[in-house]
Amino acid sequence: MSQAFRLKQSIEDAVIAGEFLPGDRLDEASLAERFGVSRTPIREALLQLGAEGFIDVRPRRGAIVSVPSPTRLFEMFETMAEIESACGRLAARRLTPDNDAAMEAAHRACEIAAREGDSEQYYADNRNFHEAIYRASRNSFLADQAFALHKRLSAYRRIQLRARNRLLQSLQEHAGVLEAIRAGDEQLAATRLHDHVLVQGERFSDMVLGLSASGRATTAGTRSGTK
Amino acid sequence: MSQAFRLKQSIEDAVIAGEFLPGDRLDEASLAERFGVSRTPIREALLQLGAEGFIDVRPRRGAIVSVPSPTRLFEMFETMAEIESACGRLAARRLTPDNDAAMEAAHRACEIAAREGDSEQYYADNRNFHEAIYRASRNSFLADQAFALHKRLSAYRRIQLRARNRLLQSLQEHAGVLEAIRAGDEQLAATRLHDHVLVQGERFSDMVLGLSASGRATTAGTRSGTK
DNA sequence: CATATATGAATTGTATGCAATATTAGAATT
DNA sequence: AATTCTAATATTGCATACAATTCATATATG
Repeated sequence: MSQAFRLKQSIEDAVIAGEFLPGDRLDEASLAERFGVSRTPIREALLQLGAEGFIDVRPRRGAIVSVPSPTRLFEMFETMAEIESACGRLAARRLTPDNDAAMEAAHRACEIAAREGDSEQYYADNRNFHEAIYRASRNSFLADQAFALHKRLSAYRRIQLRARNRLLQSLQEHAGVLEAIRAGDEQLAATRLHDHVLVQGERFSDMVLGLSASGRATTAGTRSGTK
Repeated sequence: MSQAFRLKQSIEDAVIAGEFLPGDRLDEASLAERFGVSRTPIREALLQLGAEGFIDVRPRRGAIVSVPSPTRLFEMFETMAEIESACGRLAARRLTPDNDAAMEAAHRACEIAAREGDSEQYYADNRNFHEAIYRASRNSFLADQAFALHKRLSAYRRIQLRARNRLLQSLQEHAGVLEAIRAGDEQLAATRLHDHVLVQGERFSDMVLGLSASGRATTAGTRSGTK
């Protein structure tokens, strides 16, 4: 496969891993040197990431890691909540044994991680659980949208799972979601997933606001919207 | 602004206008000649459109206008239905006089176009109506997602509005949606919008299937999935 | 006649160079 | 000292050149 696609993945990974923080510049020359290629494929990768909303590419002014305002971030979580609840609704309607088993397995893994208080592991297993629900919607397009948004929010979700009791609460919410999907109760599945996702957004927004209010504001959150 | 961004818009417009049909190749050389630029900004525009899912960019094999399979198309409409109903639900919850007025104006315009049987005009006004609902959700991120998907589906929606009675039915459905939003009935608004959008998808899928069955199959719809 | 293979043409992928614009630092003026 | 203007510097945008791969055509082979 072409370099530009590999680079796109590498840069995205670096951003997700937190190597580049929101607000950091992604200048073409240094990325080109880092990966040992010319600016051309770097540019192409950056433009693609920009089109996906992952980073902010401002004409003639270079690319930076997006810095969503608290408002924007809340909007993103709210949208995630709506999309996830749609997945849950469809999953409840269309559940197959395969998808059921996949969700069950992911849930079990979450359970173990939560019991051990391993938030890093829970973060990974939680992702699998949610992805299992996306797939269970049996609408691959919707699932793709959900994946994409989940990735964009991962940086913010991770911070949020640090608290141990949040881990256990999250697990309980998962159980409730699973129950509703299995019962074929579309409405309940949708509501529970919606709340499960949105509570994260609310908590995170509060946290960001709290931070900037207490004076320990980072560059994130203090700037105006991304547009 | 840079050329690549203008070109991205131009190419997108050309696709939406139906100048390039699903399956058509978008080769860099001829586009470069057409717009009087080198291949570089064309490539950049195509890659961005590819990242947005608007076209299909296959490494080393060039770009083509996406050819969603009937299944994929149905999934896209179903996703659109879910996103629109989310917009409607939020709009019902948060409606402001400004947004109400905007929806009302767009609805009136649709009414005139429908009375005159001008499907081309209705197509444009219909778009405004739906966009007014997206904005009324007061979640700009969700609205952006809705805009983007609406654009991707526009080629398929247009064909569908040709039938005159469908115009009038669409208008009536709009009225019902508006009523529910104004009443603040989130559930009803969501359901009505969902059905309004999904019926288009179902009709279109039927049409595509009918076409390919009757032997008058175009390139669209007969190929396997986009991936 | 159908299939496989090889050769040439066309197309995409990357590197490099230069032009255009933005950013920064410094000098001049108030 | 602060502000505005100017010049130097750095960075992005685009064009061109070449390399790598795919696609098309024709030829050979069973």
